[in-house]
Amino acid sequence: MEYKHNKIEKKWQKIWRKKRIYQPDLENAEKPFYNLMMFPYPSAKGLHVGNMYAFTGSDIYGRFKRMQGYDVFEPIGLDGFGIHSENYALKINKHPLKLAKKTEKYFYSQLQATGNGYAWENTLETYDPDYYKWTQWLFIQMFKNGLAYRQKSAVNWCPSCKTVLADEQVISGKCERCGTEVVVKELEQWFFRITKYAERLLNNLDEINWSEKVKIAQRNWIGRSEGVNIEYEVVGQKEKIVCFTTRPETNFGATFVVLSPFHPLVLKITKDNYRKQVVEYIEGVKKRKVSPEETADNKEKTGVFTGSYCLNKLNGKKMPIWVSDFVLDNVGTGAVVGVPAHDKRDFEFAQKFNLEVIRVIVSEDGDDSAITSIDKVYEGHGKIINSEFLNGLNSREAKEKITEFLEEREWGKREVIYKLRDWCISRQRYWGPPIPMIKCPKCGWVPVPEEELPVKLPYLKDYRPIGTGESPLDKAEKWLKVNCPVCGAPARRETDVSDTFLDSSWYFLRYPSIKFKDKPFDKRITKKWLPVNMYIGGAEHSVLHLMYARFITMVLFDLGYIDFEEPFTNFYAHGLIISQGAKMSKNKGNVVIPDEYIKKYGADALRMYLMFLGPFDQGGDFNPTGIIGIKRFLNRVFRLSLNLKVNLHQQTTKNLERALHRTIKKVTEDIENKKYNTAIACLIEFANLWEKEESISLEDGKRFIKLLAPFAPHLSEEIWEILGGEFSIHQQPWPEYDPALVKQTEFTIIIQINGKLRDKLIVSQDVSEEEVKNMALNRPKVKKWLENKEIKKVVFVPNKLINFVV
RNA sequence: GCCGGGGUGGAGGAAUGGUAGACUCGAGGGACUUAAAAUCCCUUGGAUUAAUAAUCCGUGCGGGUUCGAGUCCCGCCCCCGGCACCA
Repeated sequence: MEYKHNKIEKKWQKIWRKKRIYQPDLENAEKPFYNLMMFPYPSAKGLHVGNMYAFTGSDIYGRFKRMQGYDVFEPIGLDGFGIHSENYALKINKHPLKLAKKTEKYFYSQLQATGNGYAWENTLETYDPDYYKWTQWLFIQMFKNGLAYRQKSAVNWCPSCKTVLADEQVISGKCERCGTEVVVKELEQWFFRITKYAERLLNNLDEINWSEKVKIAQRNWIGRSEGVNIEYEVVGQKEKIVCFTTRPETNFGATFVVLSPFHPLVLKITKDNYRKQVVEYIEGVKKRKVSPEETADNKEKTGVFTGSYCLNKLNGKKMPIWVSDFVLDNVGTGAVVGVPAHDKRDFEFAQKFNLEVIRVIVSEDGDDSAITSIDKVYEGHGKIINSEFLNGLNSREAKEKITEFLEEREWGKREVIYKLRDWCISRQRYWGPPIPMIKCPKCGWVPVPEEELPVKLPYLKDYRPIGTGESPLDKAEKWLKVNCPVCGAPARRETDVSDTFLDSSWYFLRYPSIKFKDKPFDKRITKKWLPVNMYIGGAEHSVLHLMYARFITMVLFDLGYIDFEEPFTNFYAHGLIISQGAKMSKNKGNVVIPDEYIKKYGADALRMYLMFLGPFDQGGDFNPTGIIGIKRFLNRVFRLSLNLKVNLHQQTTKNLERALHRTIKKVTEDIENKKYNTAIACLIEFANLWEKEESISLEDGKRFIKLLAPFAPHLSEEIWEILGGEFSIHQQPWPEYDPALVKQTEFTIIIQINGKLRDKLIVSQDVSEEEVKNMALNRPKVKKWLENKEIKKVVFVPNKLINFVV
């Protein structure tokens, strides 16, 4: 018999919502548990099974916590602003505002249909003025506290999206959104000073319970390195060039200095007869695209000599000063000292331009011969040679010694640098919150007074990006003309909008405080519910969203708005569902939407099937053939429950009772560890045994249904009702197991001979080694194998195995 | 190149250093049925074999540690994800 999933699921979704069982009392909850799923940026095509996979995994955890007695708050919303949505609007030629409304409706109805236990009264959308009012407020706080600044800089520009991209949005030289090659463009932009928080963002990682994988990704992104800024005098001039190096101990092997083409001293120190070539080289670099091939290792080095030399005071050596684009303007000091023997890039450069190579480190192999090819370049540590007072030292000790030496003479200074760059906030697009700033010809940049927020995004019929570096809002003449809030003079609004990542950097603070219209978040409510207890989301956000959210949280802490520095106590990265071996994308046409499967098999079956696919942190390839297995299981449970209802006076067999308690233990532990696939396997195993043993008591039957509840919320609620349980199963206490019943009473002892399985024994608990040995030696199979052999050793593991070594 | 994560039957996947392949799909066979669907039962890593007897081989490859290795160590190969001239 099959249960009618469509009917049952709709019925309970309606009742749950009406009875508000997933709506915690935000003011008075006693055991608050904030269970948060990263909110989606909706594609207009709606939710695909990849989204549903992630949401289901989060929902199971939330339901489990609820049954464990927590007041679980599980909100949902839409990250609807941004290039993603806007590009789609452009493509189908529909205004993003209208599109958003449509998307919103569809998305929420899909989410409803999955049966997740969301707090539907606390939804938010980033394009809602009620929300972005506070995103703008946040910007103003940043500005007021010196954390937002404007700067002209070479930025990543996507010629197709016609906007600036953050470093994080450039993937191997291509635009994250559309895959177009990114070019460099000089524009004046708003930046957030995230680099000021680099050290804290790094150190705090030790305090939070995130997977090591994500922490490592963040550490690498922050990219802290310790080194020395060494000052080199330019021979015959008063200029000094400062080079940052993490390997000062190799400085006796330095043979040249290279400046970035954008280094401020380039033209100053260039000799007249070299000027023409240097200028030409720099112009050439400016025009070039940042294509993936060129940024990669295999790119051939280019460069030009300036005619000048630096003095290495350590050994009095004159080092030629070159200019090359392999030295990046924004790393370290924009100038590098070349040690070709111990740096592959330096070696390539030296080789190309015939510069001297001096070995100063010998590796463990003891080879101290000259370095003549790229594969002889040694970048590791070892014994120092050719370096006067450093000779014989290990390079690690030498680094400390030379650093002190340089500092004493004021030739150099310890320095820590980071890979992390300030966060470029400006986007020359339409579909985002207008940056709430006004430019006054007299007062300069002035924030919009907070009481005038939100600065509403005007309705623009033509919202297409212009591509000149100006935002489409530049055309909203009426809107952009304002009077300066300070002096009253005619002024102009900032016409750029802010980055989508700003919208999502603080949304978790808004959810519990959604009803407050006069503040971004209520202090008391925030204290009660935050930081987020369990945050589940995609690993692809390891360095983007998660870093920004941490940064904004730290800033709000520093400004006294909140009393915690880290927004997410636990973060768990779920895996990715792929389809036909590839990431789901519209281009590939392999996007699977859940609707048809929900219709055919039910949300419960699809939920469980997705979770059964494999470990939650690993994702998997969606192949719908297996879903039938879960459907069969659910039907079986339904059937067994109806039988139980007909005959309520059954007794649980001893065998089944033990299995039940083992199942409770296993499922409890597995959900806690998000090992949903094995939890489900265990539930199936139990149902199979139940069917075999036939007899179970009502109480035990109900216990089992509770275990099923987080996975199949609708069916378990239906069965719960049939079995006379009190509404709702999702508010019942999670079952406990009896440790005595979990304990095994019979053990299979493996008999091994030389580690190979030869026979098995079934014994009761804690049989002594002597007894097991005697039993084993009496087995015919064992006798056969031990014939004419001398037992040299016996390994005995109680309740597990005995191994005879012969 | 660097940093993560992987590699186990026909497929998805299980296995605190101790019976490799739980559970599910698929496949084969059977029961029920006029028939089909649904359901249930049996078989299902490979080889030798009449055999559900027995033995051998099997967790990407090559070594090692151990009474015992899918699991630990060393050296490789391949796949996926992220970063990428970061000094």
